[in-house]
Amino acid sequence: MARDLTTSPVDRKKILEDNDAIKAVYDNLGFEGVRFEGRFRFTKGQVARFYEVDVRTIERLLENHSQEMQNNGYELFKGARLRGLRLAFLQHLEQSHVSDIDVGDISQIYENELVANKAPSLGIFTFKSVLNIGMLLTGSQRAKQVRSAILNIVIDVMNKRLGGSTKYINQREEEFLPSALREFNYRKVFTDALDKYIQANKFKYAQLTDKIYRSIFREQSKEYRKILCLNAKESVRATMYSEVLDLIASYENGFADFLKKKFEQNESNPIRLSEANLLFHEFEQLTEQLYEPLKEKARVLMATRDMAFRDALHEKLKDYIDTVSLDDIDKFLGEKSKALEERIVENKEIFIRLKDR
DNA sequence: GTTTCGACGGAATACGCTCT
DNA sequence: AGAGCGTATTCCGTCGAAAC
Repeated sequence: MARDLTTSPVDRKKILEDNDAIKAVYDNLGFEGVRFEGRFRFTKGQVARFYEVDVRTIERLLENHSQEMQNNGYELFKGARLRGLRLAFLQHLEQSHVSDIDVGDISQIYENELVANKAPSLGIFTFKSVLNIGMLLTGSQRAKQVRSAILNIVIDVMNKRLGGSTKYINQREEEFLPSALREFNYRKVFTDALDKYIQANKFKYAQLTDKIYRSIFREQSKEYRKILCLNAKESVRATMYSEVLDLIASYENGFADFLKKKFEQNESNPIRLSEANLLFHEFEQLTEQLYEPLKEKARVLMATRDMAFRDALHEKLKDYIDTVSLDDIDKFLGEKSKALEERIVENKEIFIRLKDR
């Protein structure tokens, strides 16, 4: 089941504890609070208006998640502390009168909430707790926007922390190495089949490989290179996600077997490349229903991840772009994500076994 | 059927006015 | 000046309505 910020306390906590990310979100969101005791503060009313929900809705979230809210800085202000806060709001208001164009709007908010009223106590949010509310509101359109902004910024911050280059971010996932190894083996089966059953032709590998790519994600290797800015020496497959590699392996293995059968039916005469191309279409149609769900999944993952992590747009897959999932953020940027070198060290025994074969 | 939302109203509290 | 009272306002529990 897909994880969701509105239902996962652990994920909310993880994001809210990332201070760099929170700061970046604050700079981007344009929801300004007033500094008091070193933190930005917001009244409950401001928060409700910001998310375009009823104050009571906010209050219910406060009831149901009181511990979480308090941990993130929500407090009930009263007495001297409330007076101090009022003063800070007032000062902020005066300052913004000098510089801000949109004064009417702002002053209205402060007059209603704090300056003119005599509230004995006020529920006051910090920026973290404001975001926390945003992560919990399920109905509010605004909250959805905020969640997606949060995720984008979190991705950005984590990316920078990893050093910026996302070309091989696909390799940081736990599944990449096993998938790459599997695919490597099936690639061998595939090229062996092309060697054995198709007449000699120096284009045969490239042409049929491109056909597989086109069938799965609609791009030829040349286009793919261009989108990911790969130079001639860089391997296309080294940049592919495990799900895509698995699918390629299935195609390679399946088509190798298909070729073999056709070859045998043909009384073991080598097949011409042009014929092999036609055979691929036949294979594609035969397996279409079988692969469709997997292709759909691979396209969504590839388009979505490349957009989020690599800033790369696959024009032909743009209808497949979705919002990147929390699981993906974890896989590629989280604690479990690792550079390939570390994975290889961890999986040393596998390589030793491979070598022995 | 369950979850989410919003209205209502009582309890609590601080401010300001008046009276002593 | 200080006590006492009324007023304004928020907090929060409850309940019914709406949305999913």
